[in-house]
Amino acid sequence: MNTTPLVQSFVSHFGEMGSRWGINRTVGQIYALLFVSEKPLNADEIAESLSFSRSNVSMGLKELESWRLVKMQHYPGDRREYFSTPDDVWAIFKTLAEERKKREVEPTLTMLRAAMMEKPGSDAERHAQARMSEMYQLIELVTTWFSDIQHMDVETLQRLMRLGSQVQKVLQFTQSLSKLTGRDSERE
Amino acid sequence: MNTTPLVQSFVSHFGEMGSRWGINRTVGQIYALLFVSEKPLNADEIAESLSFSRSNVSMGLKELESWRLVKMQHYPGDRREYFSTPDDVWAIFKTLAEERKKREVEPTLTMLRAAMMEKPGSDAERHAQARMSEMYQLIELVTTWFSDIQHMDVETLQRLMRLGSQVQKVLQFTQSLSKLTGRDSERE
DNA sequence: CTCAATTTTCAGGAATTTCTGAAAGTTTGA
DNA sequence: TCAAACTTTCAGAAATTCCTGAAAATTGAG
Repeated sequence: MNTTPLVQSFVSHFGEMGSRWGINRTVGQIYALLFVSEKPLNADEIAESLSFSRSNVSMGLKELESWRLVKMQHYPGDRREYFSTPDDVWAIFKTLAEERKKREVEPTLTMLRAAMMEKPGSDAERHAQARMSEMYQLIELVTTWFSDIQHMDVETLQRLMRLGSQVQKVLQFTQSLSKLTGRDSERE
Repeated sequence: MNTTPLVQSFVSHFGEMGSRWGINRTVGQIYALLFVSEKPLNADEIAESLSFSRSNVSMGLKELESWRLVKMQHYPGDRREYFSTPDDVWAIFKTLAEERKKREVEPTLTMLRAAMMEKPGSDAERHAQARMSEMYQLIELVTTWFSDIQHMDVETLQRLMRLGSQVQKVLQFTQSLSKLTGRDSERE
């Protein structure tokens, strides 16, 4: 497996950024290689391309599978496993967002919920709980909204995003409409 | 500095989650402690509360300052520096999002832009470039939208978020309006 | 300016994470 | 059922990151 300089720099970048993104170098590089590869690759090809040990590749692929970021397939007459990334970048983005939410925010929400159930034993605790509650409400609102948005179809999502902050005007408009009709389009 | 069990568990959680969030245990714990503290703390108080060395606290605070997540202040007649987190959780959220964008996505966008300028030397490179371009466009759209949204005032932002995916209906409605009037509210 | 109070730097030890090779485990065609 | 082809596991080596204490630097009151 010869990687061109272009692919090489893309792969290295993902390796270096890996630590900032909470994955390791190996995993980042494997993902990058698969992402730009024309065809699915097997573990030996990956190991050779990136000069990693076969076992390291195996562990990296397992990690990527746990993130649901790679697809595995077989070719008839070939017992080896071939890996690739989904074609649709929006689908990838959604998967990534879901997994990050699960790993990086859910545990915190759980902890905060538990902390808020405790009876405060002092002024300091009362204050701490109030702060945690603020944090909880913010995270809850943002993540719920995010997953709402994520379930919209890509077309709509793109339209919404391209609209940018102009959505504000639309919002103001519907608000004045709802005042006229007396109905409120917001939840609750 | 005696920390109550409630604060203790909040602080520990931030320490443990630290690695998933791309910060280290120390930094996570210092931030958590400051976040729930009733009043600003100086470095010695933090070091004692968390049983870290004074120098470790100094480094942690420096890191938090580089993220713009802590405020420093002085009290008259006291030369020590006192640290706290901003009160407004929305402001904190915005700062965090900006910094993460700067550290975790900008470098990738730069790399992708550079890669896309290269002349492809083979079919493999042409394919790789096409993939990078898809990635670029997605990240560019999402981050631009995110920073657009971020600049909206908190009131509007909250209203938008509470609306959730119902924004879809509003969008559809304005789209049919723009068809009637022949004007398009989208950019470009 | 002096000096004590405070903060920062940094070399190197401690802890953690990553990576490898060898061995064990699994799968499937014959 | 066997054995070759392939994948996974895992102990420990290698690399990296974190943390500390000592020393240097900075700050500001007197």
